Amino acid sequence: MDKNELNEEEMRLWHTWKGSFHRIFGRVIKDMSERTGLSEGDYGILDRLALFGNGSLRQQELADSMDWDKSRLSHHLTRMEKRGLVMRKSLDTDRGVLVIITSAGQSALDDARPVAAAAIRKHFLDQLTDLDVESIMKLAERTKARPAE
Amino acid sequence: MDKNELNEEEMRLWHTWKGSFHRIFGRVIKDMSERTGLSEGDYGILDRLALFGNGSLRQQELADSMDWDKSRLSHHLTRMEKRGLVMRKSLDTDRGVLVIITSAGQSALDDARPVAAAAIRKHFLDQLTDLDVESIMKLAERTKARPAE
DNA sequence: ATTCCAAGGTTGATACGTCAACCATAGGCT
DNA sequence: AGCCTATGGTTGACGTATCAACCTTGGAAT
Repeated sequence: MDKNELNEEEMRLWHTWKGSFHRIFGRVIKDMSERTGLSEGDYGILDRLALFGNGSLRQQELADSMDWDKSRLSHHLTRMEKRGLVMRKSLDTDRGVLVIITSAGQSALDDARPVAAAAIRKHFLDQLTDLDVESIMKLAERTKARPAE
Repeated sequence: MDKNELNEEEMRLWHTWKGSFHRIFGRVIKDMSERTGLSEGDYGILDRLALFGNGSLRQQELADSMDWDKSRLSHHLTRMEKRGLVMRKSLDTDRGVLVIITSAGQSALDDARPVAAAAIRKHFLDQLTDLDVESIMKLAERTKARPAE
């Protein structure tokens, strides 16, 4: 078959895959942000600060654990700082910056945990069969490496 | 088990699912946009105008077929119009607007087709097993309906 | 004929993502 | 000492997504 075009079925597969993701992910995110005021990024950051960092992390560590680049994180932290969810404190030992969860951030996180869990369970986990679980885990394994150029 | 928290495995499943999507989708989009100058939205719009609409569509029809709301489409068309990919023409029969692909838009689309196909094939289709295909199609079927509130 | 409403769009504000340019400095090299 | 570079961050610009407010007008209801 011609490598330069997709047939009906291939196209449908691509659109279906995209569609399912957006639908499910969108439901989770909307549920969560409407009920907690936290976006997915907010939640991920607070979660890592609290659990992985025990309250604080260097910005670079945080960026690595989120798999975000430093610019994206910097912008996001600026917004979160404005809302009082985190604080930044420059280290004088080296030129790094320590990101610290505030008490407002901590309680927002505490409130959000059960909501996030419920949303993920309802819209995602509860929809999956064993087949889906197997497919998800194996596909991730298979695609983790960079593709050959 | 407590319905209000997720265990290790459930969390890993969620993160893995999100991660795979972003990784694969990101590769396709980046490949495509770098080589063609068209974003996914641009491509989807031009594709529908050309094939589904035979060159033009009412804005509302276009929005429906993209599954976008009118505001999102309006903003996007404004940007595309500025780049000369489409034109807008108001209908005097009713208060609708006709969106028309320009010749620049048509040739951008023609150039992009094989690139898009190759990117989707390489990063997505070629990574899938029969198991994945089955999972994708069935999950979509299962989650299509609105969730019960 | 008025009134009212829904359809079809636009606009502005704000959040989010990405890219490239920039800045400061700690450490290594010569 | 003087120079270089990698590290760690910030910033501005631009594209994209969402939400709410708004505008216009064709028709329906009374």
